[in-house]
Amino acid sequence: MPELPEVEVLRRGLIPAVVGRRLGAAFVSGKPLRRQVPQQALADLCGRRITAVERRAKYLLLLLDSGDTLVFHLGMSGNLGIFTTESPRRRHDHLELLLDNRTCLRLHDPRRFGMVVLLPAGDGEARQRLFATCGPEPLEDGFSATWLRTKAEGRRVAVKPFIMNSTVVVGVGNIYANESLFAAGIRPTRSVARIRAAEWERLAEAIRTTLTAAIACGGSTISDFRNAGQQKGYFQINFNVYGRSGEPCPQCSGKIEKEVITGRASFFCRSCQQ
DNA sequence: AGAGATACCTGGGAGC
DNA sequence: TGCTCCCAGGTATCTC
Repeated sequence: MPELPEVEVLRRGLIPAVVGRRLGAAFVSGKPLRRQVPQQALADLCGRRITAVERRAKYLLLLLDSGDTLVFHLGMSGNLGIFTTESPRRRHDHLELLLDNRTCLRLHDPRRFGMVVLLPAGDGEARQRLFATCGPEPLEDGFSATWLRTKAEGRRVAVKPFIMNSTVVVGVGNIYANESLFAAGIRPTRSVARIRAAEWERLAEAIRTTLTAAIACGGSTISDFRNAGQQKGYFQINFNVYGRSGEPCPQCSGKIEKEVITGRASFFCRSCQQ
């Protein structure tokens, strides 16, 4: 379940493996992901060199020397990994891009909620369209308590779906929303209309520190996340509330509760989070 | 316009 | 053991 930390960990792992490499042939499974994989466009990239790996929100961007950008979204079960060309493809490998050193980049995505898009060189509009609704990056300037407070003005939605809304801030999925709200001491069901200035400060800070800590741990591996070298992350051992309903709160030993908020499992401690 | 539900998809675990 | 059911999650799209 790649959220921002997992995508960032993947990005950092991919850099030494792919930057400077030339693309070779592309294999496409043909199974549709959230959008159809652009098979012909990928074939046309043969011979192009990868110049950089960037991230915007939960999107991973491979920049090419042609000016084209290959964009990946991992959806809920997607993963990109580097493999030798000899290693057999697995079920659910939907895209394989050969590199010029007998390795390949494979997109593995059992649930097929992922996405592969090619942004052609010079088509700034396509890029604009793809990221048009994205809010600020939580680990960059532009994201702050003031920003959150401003976005919340006139709204009454519960704070948890609010911070998971990518027009508010990108990269915060269900796991890190739960953990950030615990760190900030705010109950996930609380309406954004009832959050005070000092609490917005705590929440903005909690989101930053939670995501940063998760990146430092190599992300969270619940069932299937692996970095580019197929290693697991270990931030999940630091979860305070996510997936821990019925267990004691690490702060007060009260019981962690679970409640579904707008269709998403939410975990909190009733006494530590008001 | 905001809020919430729904659709997309598969594997894994629970329960019978 | 083998079946069915439910759940997980990100985002686009819908309905109210």
